[in-house]
This record gives sequence, structure tokens and C-alpha cells, in this order.
Amino acid sequence: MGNYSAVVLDFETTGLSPDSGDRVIEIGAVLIRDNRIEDRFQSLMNPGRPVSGFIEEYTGISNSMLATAPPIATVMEKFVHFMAGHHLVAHNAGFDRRFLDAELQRISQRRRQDFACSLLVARRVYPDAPGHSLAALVRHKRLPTSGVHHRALADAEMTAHLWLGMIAELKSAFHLRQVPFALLQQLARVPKKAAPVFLQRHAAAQHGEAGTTAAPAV
DNA sequence: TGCCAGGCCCTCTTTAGGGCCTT
Repeated sequence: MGNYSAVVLDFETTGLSPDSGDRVIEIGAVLIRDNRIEDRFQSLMNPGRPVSGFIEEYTGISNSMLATAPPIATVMEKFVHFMAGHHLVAHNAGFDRRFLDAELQRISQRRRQDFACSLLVARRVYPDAPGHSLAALVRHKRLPTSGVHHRALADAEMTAHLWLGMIAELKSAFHLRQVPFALLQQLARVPKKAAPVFLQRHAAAQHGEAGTTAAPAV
């Protein structure tokens, strides 16, 4: 990766939509820098009301566990400091971004960092994977895993390994010296079919083979 | 009462529909 740090995060929630009143019940996050995990953040959060049986089953997080968890606001205040100054990454980032922004708004805070989506990048880096869910990619690429799924920190760690793996893959396949965060953000927005040409052009520019020796404007 | 997410991506597409992905 380039000379940047990123916080890879994952929320467990009461449902799919903060606009429908859903709240977060667990956050897991890892700070990655220089191709390794440097720090971790994890906490359950009490949403103030019972979660459904489906969520208890899906996450393994029970209402009794949440009853003794700290309030959401208390945890989010701490997470604001953890994520400060770092790019943000999540798998299907639109989901986590909506919940993060909704919870930050409740404590009168605002997100200032860019978000990047490992799902959108994976669809372009691994177009032939049998699926692009986090679990499918972990299996397909044999990424490090504790075997735990649908818990925030475990999912954040697997997403971090996926992210670092994709950076390594791009470096290797396109002989890139650096894979800046902005390049991955751009890649996620490029039409999927155009991704190979986009990456080849970027690699050529980075090697000064495109009539310029300047670094690509990413 | 009944509603009940949002966005990407493909295709039997663009005056649309449905699968995938997140909980």
C-alpha cells in the first residue's frame, strides 16, 4: 500500500437501515499501516431496546449481552478518536457508511474521512471469484480467519486481510510500485468492464510509459 | 392500514427487473 493508513471497520446492527430506525449493536475496527494490522477497536453497544431473534441468531449477540453493554454514544465518542486522521474501508461500504454517519449525527459529530469499499474493489480485482461476499472471498483467496463470522472485529480483520491482499495482487499483476488509497477509490467507480484497461493505463503512467514521467493524478 | 434499504451490476436493458451484498 502507499504511505497511508486506513481504518477497516464493520458494524453489527439491529437491521438493514438506519433510516428505518435501526441502530448499531457492535463495532469492530482495525488500523492498517505498512501492510499490517497495527491496532484494534471493538465494543458491543446497547441500542436501548431488544434486538430480534434473527439478529441474535445471525450475530450470536444476545439481548443479555447487550443489556450490560455501554451506550452507543459512549462507544462512538471513543471511536471518533480511533478513526481520526485515517481513511476508512468497509465491505459493502455504503451500509457501514450510512450507519456510521447516522450514529455520528446523533452525537453531533461528522465524518471527515473518505470511505472505500472492498466489495466494489473485489468485483474488479477478482472478477472471476465465485462470489464477492466477505465469506466467499475469504474462502476463495484462503485469507487468514478465526472461523468466526458476523462478529464485528472478526469481519473487520478479514476485510483488512482482503484489502491488503488486493493491494498485493494489484502490485504483482500490474507491477505497481504503489497502490494509493485514491487509486482504489477510483477503481471502485470505474465501470467493471473497464477496470482492466484503467489499471493498465495507470500502471503505464506510473512507469512513465505513457508519455509522462509525472505521477498519475490519483 | 400497510408500508418496511440502498446501490451496484447484468441483461431477455435504457419507458425494467432481479440478483447480489451488507444486518
